[in-house]
Amino acid sequence: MERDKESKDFLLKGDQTYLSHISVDSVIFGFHEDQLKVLLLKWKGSGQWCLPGGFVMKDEHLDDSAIRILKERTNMESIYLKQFQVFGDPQRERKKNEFLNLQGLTKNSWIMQRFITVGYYALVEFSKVTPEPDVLSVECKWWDIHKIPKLIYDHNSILATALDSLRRSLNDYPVGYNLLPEKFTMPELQTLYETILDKAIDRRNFQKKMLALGILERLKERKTGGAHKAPFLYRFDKKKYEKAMKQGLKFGF
Amino acid sequence: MERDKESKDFLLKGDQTYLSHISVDSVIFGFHEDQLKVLLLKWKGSGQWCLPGGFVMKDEHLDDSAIRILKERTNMESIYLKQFQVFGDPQRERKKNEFLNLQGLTKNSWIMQRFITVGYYALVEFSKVTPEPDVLSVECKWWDIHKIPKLIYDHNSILATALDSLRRSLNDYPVGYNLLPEKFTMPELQTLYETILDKAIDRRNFQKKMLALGILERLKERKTGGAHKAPFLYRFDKKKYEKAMKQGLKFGF
DNA sequence: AAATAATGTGTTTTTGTTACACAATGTAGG
DNA sequence: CCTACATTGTGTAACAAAAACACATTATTT
Repeated sequence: MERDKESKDFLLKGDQTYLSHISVDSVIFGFHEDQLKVLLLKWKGSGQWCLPGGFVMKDEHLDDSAIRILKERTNMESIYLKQFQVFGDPQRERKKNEFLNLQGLTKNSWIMQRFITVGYYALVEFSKVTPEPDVLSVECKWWDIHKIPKLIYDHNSILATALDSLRRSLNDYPVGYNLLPEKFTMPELQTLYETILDKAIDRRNFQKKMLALGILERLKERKTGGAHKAPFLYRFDKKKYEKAMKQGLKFGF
Repeated sequence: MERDKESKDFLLKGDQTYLSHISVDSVIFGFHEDQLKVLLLKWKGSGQWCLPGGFVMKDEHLDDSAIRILKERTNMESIYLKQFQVFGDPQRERKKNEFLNLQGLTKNSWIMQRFITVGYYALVEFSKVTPEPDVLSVECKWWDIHKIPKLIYDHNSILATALDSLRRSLNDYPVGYNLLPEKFTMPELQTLYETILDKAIDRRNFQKKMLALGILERLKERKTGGAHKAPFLYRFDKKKYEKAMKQGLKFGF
């Protein structure tokens, strides 16, 4: 029950370590088997699912909190992270009663206060992630973006906003470097775009536009093993990709 | 000294009313004499300039805090407000010492704690605003966007981010309804766009594109009084404008 | 009354987007 | 082993949008 003591301490004494009233919630996107996935946690008590989240340490940069939380859940470094919105409805956690059966916890306890949460979304390479529950949860796993269950509080709404935000960003910034393995095929990249945009794109026009961005490098290898004609492998030119991320693109389907 | 008591109470006992560690800062844009303006406040103590800001009441929606703060500074209702970014660097207010000479205030006081601030920008009709200082400031006035002084903390950076955010939003949403008087000319609208984008736009192409959006109504009147040929007056079709705000546009120069 | 400076309008050129067709190739099944 | 199939690779024509550009009109100033 070492872990239980840890979570109890956290709930009772969190205000010694963390800022009050402020939390961070992350929508962690991955891409696997031609599907966009999101990493969710299952609560110890109620068994409900939620977004991975956490709190801001007293002297920690807000962005660093998001990075730390992500690292703890995915065991990964260097992930793409973007702050997309703050959720500040005083009623957003109105059914926060899952802790009240805990010894020593009252309505005035730190954790029972109102929290304003800062939403981040992350793009990670699915295969490199080993999902790991936090002290308050029993399970951590990927969910298909089309099959998300009812989540606690306003987390469904946060997730929807994150997806919308990611979608809009596709017109200004390239995507893929953080979601795909180092080497990938054009059809794979296209499926990623189609999945995020939830929209079919013409194969030839997609390739034309993508190559025109000048951030892709075609390798001499082809991807073998699959059925049918072997497609070429590509990889991102990191320098040019990052330049595109800084400057922004004009890119719209 | 009634006002001084008020500000002292605020600094010492703010934590009875407001959430700790969270503030709101607003970049209030106006448009006057073909220039984009920003409303700034001058501090009582140090005489430095800053963005209008405030705190979130314990049971208040974050957005409502921004609305309240704006109303207090501008005496205006129904302004366009947009949350654009959170600033969470623990060092962002590192030189917060303007209060320390206040009787009863210590380093542990509420106001001396670290604050994470949520940035909003507002678009308001210049002529309808009567700038009003808050309890902590002695002056409130418009500044030309190109002549902003050194502001406290990270407020210059917040302002720059707001402008950048507004600039980017021009590609997705129309602007003008909140910044211009009810009736305006095409050259005035164009100057607004040029000022925000800091870029010259072809007069004929601008008009073509604007009219194509279908959110403008040309009046029979012309604007008289100025030198040269009298331009037509236009006004926004409110319903169509709001529809465009909801749906978003494809609009880019 | 003429000069000036700004507005009103339309056409051409260029660029980008969309729609579409056929040849090439690796695997699976007979 | 050969054929059918599904998928990849490539190019072109039609269309739409953006950029470049010119001339007539009009209110004020000189």
